[in-house]
Amino acid sequence: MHITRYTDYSLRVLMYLAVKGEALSTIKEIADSYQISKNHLMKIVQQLNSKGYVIATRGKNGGLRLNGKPEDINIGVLVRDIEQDLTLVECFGEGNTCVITPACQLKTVFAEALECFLQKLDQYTLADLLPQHQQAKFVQLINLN
Amino acid sequence: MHITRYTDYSLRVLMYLAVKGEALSTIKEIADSYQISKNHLMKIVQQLNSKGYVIATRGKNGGLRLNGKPEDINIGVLVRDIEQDLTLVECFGEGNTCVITPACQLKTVFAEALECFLQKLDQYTLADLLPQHQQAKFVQLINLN
DNA sequence: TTAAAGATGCATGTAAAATACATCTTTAAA
DNA sequence: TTTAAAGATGTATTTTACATGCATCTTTAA
Repeated sequence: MHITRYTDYSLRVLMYLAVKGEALSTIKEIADSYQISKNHLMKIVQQLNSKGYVIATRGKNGGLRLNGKPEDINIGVLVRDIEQDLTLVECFGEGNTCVITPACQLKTVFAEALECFLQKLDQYTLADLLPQHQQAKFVQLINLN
Repeated sequence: MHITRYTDYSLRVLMYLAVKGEALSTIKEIADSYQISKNHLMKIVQQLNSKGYVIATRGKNGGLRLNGKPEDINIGVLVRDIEQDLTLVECFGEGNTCVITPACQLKTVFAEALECFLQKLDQYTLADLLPQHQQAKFVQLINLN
């Protein structure tokens, strides 16, 4: 069971921007800091922008900043929004071929469990991922590499 | 976010055997009923056998039966046991390269959410997946195909 | 002794995800 | 007004986990 890198990287970008505050950060800068693919990050940022999580400014001296305060960005909401495919088991999806589906509670049970998972994430915001007392360390880590 | 077919099929096999009761079922029979790969099922059954969920009898007139009562097979326990890789995000795993891990709460938060997911599954057993009143329907479905 | 069952190891196929590449658009500074 | 630095977008390629196939071995009851 995995979350895609796509969602993982989305969260990392938002954390980066949260620490940066009002200052703009470029995609290249973020990709370099995290040592991950700039190309992949572009797609991610594009989506974060279109969904309103970040504000992207094009052109020279452009860059990214967080849209809103870290305390207002909920992790559960974000994951529901970004993680592309939450079809936990085959019978969740469109192309389900499982013959017993009409007589089986698997779907119900897993749907409940997924909801529990997401509700736990609903209890946290971006601010919780970066406690105040660890922000200095965070800055160190992203500058060192 | 997905559970592997491996785990999905494991659950289906156990449900099949639960309905069959004391009678033995062969892998071929189960694969045919569900219209899934017999080869893949063999691997799955082998693991279910080695982990003690089923009892496999080799040789002529052999087959499979459930080891224990459906009420005693817990879904959460099973998923923890069978689902190969519960590293939800990169920082859960061995080869983690995320530079901010030491200053980041992501791991903690997702670990909590995963635990909620599994604890919800802990509330159900194999018997709950197949309510008594749907067993007749179940039998119909696996024989029709 | 033979046929029907599961066990095992290795090879291959497949689809989703990740990444790369190329080109376009926007914008501020020189 | 041109140029360079930024993001936007679409297509192609690579990678990887997962699923499946195939061949051979072992067990066991008829």
